[in-house]
Amino acid sequence: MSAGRGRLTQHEIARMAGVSQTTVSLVLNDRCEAAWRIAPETRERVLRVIRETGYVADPLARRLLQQHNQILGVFTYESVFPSTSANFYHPFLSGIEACAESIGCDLLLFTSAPVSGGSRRIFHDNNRIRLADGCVLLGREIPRDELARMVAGAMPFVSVGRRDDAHLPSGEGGPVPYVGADYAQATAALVRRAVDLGHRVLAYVGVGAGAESATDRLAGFTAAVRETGVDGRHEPVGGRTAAELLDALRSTGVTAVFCEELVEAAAVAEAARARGLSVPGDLSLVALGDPTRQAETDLDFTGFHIARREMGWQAIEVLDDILHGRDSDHQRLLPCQLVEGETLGAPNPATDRA
Amino acid sequence: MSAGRGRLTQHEIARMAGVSQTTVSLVLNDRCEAAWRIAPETRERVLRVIRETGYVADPLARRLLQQHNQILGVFTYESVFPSTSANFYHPFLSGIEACAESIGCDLLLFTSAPVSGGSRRIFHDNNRIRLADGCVLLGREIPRDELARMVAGAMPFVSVGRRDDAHLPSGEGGPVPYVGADYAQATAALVRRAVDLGHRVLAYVGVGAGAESATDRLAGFTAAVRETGVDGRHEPVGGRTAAELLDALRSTGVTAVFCEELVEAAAVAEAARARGLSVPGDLSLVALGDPTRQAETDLDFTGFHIARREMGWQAIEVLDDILHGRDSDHQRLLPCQLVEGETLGAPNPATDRA
DNA sequence: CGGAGCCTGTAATACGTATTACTGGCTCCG
DNA sequence: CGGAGCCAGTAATACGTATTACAGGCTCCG
Repeated sequence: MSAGRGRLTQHEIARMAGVSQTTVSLVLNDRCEAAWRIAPETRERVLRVIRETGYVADPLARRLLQQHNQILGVFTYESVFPSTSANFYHPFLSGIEACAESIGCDLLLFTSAPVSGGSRRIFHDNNRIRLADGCVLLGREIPRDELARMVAGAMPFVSVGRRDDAHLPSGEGGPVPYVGADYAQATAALVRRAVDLGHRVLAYVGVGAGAESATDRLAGFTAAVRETGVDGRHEPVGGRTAAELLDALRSTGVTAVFCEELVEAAAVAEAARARGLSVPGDLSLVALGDPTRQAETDLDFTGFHIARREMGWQAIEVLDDILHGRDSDHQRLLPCQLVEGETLGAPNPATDRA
Repeated sequence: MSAGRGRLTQHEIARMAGVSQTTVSLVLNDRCEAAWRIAPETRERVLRVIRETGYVADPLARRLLQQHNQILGVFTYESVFPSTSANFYHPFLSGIEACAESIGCDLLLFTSAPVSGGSRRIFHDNNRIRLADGCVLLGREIPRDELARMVAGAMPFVSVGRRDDAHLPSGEGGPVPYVGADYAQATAALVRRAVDLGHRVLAYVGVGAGAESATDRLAGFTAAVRETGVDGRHEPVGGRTAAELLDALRSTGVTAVFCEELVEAAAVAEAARARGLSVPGDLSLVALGDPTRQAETDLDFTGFHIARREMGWQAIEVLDDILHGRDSDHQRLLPCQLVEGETLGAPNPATDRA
């Protein structure tokens, strides 16, 4: 429709209806609230032509003048539709789509953003982010410079997942809006449960740095350990094999291991099985959240689920609030749902003191 | 980059560099190939200001002028991201996304289209289809009136899945462009294989009407049956239970059943098990294609896969060809990949003549 | 000397829409 | 009768960029 000369414009509609372009614009935008109305019969005539032709205002021209397209951008730092169908990001997108539908917006996937250095970049030579009214950012980790430019620029946006703004130039556009999962609370709750069950030496396995989802988990672990007064240590994965890691943990009397990701939990479980240790009999294992990377395991890990669909939905809600100047809560942490599982139990008194 | 009043425009850059807006535009677009060049020192001065300010041309104004916006629409007759993550449409979208990325286009998901009568409609009161340069249609069945309007209108489009155009007003815009799966060939190949194995009485179970994917399967079945000279019958599912259906089939000597969808194949298999019949010992079963509806079954059905990801990719390819006036093949049927499975075997001579 | 041709650059315009300012015609009422 | 006020609508303009047409100044050559 955009190509060729016979393009459908307001002028064309106006010609067909025998009115002026201005009239078409007025009818389209339905400014009845103004004191001056278009005569009902003229209005009807214009509307009929519009219906017959299926005319829609060009969003670009519209956007050039004022600032809303009913288009919300979705920027993912990975492929939106990865080849593996059971995908971590899918529920987020499901929520995003549903909410967008409910508020009558279309979604623009920035598939034109080229991949450089392993991930997409928003700000490349010919970035098209401004096609959208606002946008949602989705990804485990968002480069700080990109986030800084988003905050500095005037493009309204919401991040799915909490983002630190400590490193951003302050006063440059306020805090970073996000809808995240309360990893800290959920992790702390699991630590408390472990302590209640009798565990006294706990370990956090994972980098605990970089992405906010990692730092939050470690922060929750650390806070709960301090609060309950037990021994809690942070074991980086390092270059070690799971077996080496397991041995290091056991030699220091650790009875409950909190793994940052499911893959790590699965690896430790496998190593434990190889050592003839039972889970949770000899060792308790907790997997902190839904897997971002798929892992082969048949264990029903104790841990928590994050409300991914709900996060996607609320991200759009917040974006809509921002776009309409509504002053709702623009930084939200949603509670995680604890998963009972069967890998967290009471410590074995025999091995405990070994 | 920043909107509002202090917006950075070519005019502003021009003012700073002491030249005209035109010059800035010329420098930006680097039209050296034209016979008339900007003086190198002027050019440098402009470039320096651009570098200093970090100016980027507004893509909207640019597109407004160039008459196309590198946006391809995706219209799905169901939710794009359904709640079940393992989803039939996912591979199509994966291919669509990958190809869009390769040609530098963004994707617009028409989530604003309201659902009426169980499925979305393209042409509703405030349809926004023209936001895109062209669009891809995705769905098991596309209402004929919608298809007719697409063909009649000037919006370039490609259907994922073959669409009949016999009912369309002819000469109104040529045939319907599509990228489909060659259900007929795949079904015929399976019929031939069954005949080679010794089957002489075959049945097609399913509606075999409505969606083109259904009619094509039945057509392939019918053609191969005629070609091989065996007995082939079409058994509509009707209101019967799977058990009743099974009995009806067996009473007429059918030894191989070709099911339109996996759900039907699974139901017949379950009924056969209940009757104490073995598959494929007493009855051969073929499932014609990937499941559009999920079915509970642990059987490894003989059948075929359709190249969903490839279909998505090629649909975008064809759309791109159309948009650029390239005269490639706009109606494509991709071969299906046969799946050996274990539900098609030689007929049992004992039960055969029973 | 005059005008053709080049060199460097600018003014004007177009894209499609939304808004502002305005107009011609009518009614109403002092 | 005249002007205030309304009605129904239109002309003009602005948004930011790309392109076209053109303009001044210079050189060169017949």
